[in-house]
Amino acid sequence: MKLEQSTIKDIARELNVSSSTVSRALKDYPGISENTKKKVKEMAEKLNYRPNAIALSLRKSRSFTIGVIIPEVVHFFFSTVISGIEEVAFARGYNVILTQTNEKLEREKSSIDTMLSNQIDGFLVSYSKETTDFTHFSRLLDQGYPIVFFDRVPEIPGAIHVIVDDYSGAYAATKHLIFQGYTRIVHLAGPSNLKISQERTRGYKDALREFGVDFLPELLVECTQGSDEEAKLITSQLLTSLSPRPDAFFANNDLAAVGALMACKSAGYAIPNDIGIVGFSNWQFCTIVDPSLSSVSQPGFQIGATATEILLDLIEKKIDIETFQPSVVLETELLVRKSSVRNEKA
Amino acid sequence: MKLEQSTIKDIARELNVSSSTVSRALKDYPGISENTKKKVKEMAEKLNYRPNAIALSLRKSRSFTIGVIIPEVVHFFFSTVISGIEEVAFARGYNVILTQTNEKLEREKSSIDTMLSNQIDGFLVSYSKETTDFTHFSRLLDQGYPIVFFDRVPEIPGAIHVIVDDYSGAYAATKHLIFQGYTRIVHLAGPSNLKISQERTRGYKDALREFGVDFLPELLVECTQGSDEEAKLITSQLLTSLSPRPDAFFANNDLAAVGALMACKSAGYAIPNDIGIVGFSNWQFCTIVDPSLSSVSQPGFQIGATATEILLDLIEKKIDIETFQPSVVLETELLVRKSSVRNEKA
DNA sequence: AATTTTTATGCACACGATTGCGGTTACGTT
DNA sequence: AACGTAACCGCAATCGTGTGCATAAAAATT
Repeated sequence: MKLEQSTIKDIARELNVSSSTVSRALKDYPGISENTKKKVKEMAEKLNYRPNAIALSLRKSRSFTIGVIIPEVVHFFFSTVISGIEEVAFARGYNVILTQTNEKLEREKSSIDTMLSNQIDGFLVSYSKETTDFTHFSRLLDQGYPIVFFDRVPEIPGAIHVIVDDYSGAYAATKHLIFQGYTRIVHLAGPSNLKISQERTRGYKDALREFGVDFLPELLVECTQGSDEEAKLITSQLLTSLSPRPDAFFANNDLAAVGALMACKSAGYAIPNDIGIVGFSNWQFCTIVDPSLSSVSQPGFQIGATATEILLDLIEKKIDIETFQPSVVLETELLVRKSSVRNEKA
Repeated sequence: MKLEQSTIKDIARELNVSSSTVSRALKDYPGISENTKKKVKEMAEKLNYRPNAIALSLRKSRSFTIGVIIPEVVHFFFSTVISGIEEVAFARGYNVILTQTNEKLEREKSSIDTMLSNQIDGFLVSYSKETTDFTHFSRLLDQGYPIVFFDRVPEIPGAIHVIVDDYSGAYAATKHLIFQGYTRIVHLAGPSNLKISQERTRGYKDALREFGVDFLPELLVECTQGSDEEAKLITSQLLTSLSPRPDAFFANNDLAAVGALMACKSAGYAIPNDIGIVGFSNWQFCTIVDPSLSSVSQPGFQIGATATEILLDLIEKKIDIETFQPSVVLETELLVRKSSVRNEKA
């Protein structure tokens, strides 16, 4: 049996005042005597009173809750983003309700539905791989719900984005490999329908062109899954089928980079002297694989934190969606480790 | 400007019926004519009606929301647990509101407060490292709130636990090392105030005793932080200070195991031939470090899923807290990889 | 035709907190 | 003594939904 929470009415009854007085006293409204304020607060303490946020939500049509929709929780990058979201939301007095879509469009839609039912104040979204049509989001925007997209962002009017500079990151990584003397650089790309993948590929191509390395279509391979298994397979195939063999890999994500690394090692090549490798995301394990993996870091925590700040500002009307710049781009940073720096003595 | 959501009243006004009729029609109550049911449902569809879960919560004093309190989100094990929680909650129509304590007691308490304000139906908790006093939890239990603890569980009356068999896992890992011929086995233990650490240490000691290896206090070292840095430092100290040197490490968690692995490698020892290593938790990176790391797997997803099933059963009174077994123990499994299997030719 | 039963719907209140408006004191001023 | 004016507080409505009870209309029974 759940014990009854004490309410404003309970306090009012105990003190023989009206509930409106109690409400005002608790909030230090003017026009309530110090004496009753004191008594009310003491009684609230004594009865262990806790305001009922649900009642407040109903009254104000505000829930002080934001909804987070992401593809999956068990993912270093996304969990880092969640951490940033949670941190800011907590600091500003909001709750976070979380759903993962497991990359399913249906799940994405139904999550939106239940969140709407729960009178959510705004949305933070990174959409699923299945999502190609964005009308369910633009409808929300039309209804006036604040949404901030991060990482995977749709190109629909009025949408606010928080992203990282994928292009520059990929450009820097490729440039670095070229400067290290690698010339046959494979790009293990991500799903081509995601904008982040497109940007990274664009950075790769531009760096090649700019520094006089020919772009070869056979060195651009799409890894749809992005798993280490997939990359391992693809890499070992490339190592045998291409001639001359590739001498570097720039992967769309770190897991794929590690897959490539394992494949190279088991094919007998030395990293970094025979083959250089750079990943993307700077996952935790970059420093513990052998050799340590160079990677382009994306500030996941900061992405989550920034997106949440913007969303809450929108909710609280501290910024105006009409005048606000639609897109915030955070810097990426190339972290050079051992996997891509040739030993001079080699 | 957020557009108004349409309500039951809007439907009622359009059709010139009372809102109670609409309410009943939408829920297929008996005593409403098929004709009006049809008209109401059509109008609901047309107005894009969505029930207001907040109003429902207020009415029923139920929110269909569960609160999850964990130390940190960016953690392979916990994110896996969250995934299991979210999956089951979604399937059974509940929302998940999430907070991380960052191992702070204050944060833990204030999370509970806001969740209580939000009329949460139940709690899923893994408490912070700072928490040594559990009265804030036992008070909740006294008030009748359902709580299911997982991973880190307090010894207070009435608490329901979902844990893994840490003892057997540690026992199996230690036994495995002994059978591989290692005899000076260091245990890098976790914080001794956590029960999971105690159990793992107990398994380690019992296995030693049972298989005739003397327990040496200097081989039992507490790693309070559990980071790879810490373990690296401790390991390299042990390798030089102890004589004869240790020939195996059994770590309380995988990150510490990797720290030990790196320290051993950089001290010039071969893994597994000179030194064997086993970790705990089976994190993602176990298969991508070199050599691959043997580890005791904890079924994180299943822990989250099971804990949630139990919590929801409690909430829905499908099971009775009085008669329910207080503790569910899930199996661990020792996954033997290269880091602990001696090459016979060595 | 009168009565009972069934069917279909509306009224009114509850959930807990907030708030505009109006009412009751107490005190000071002339 | 009469009035004005703060200071303090209560009434009642509101948010959206659910539900016990009453009620009206229609159908069935006598």
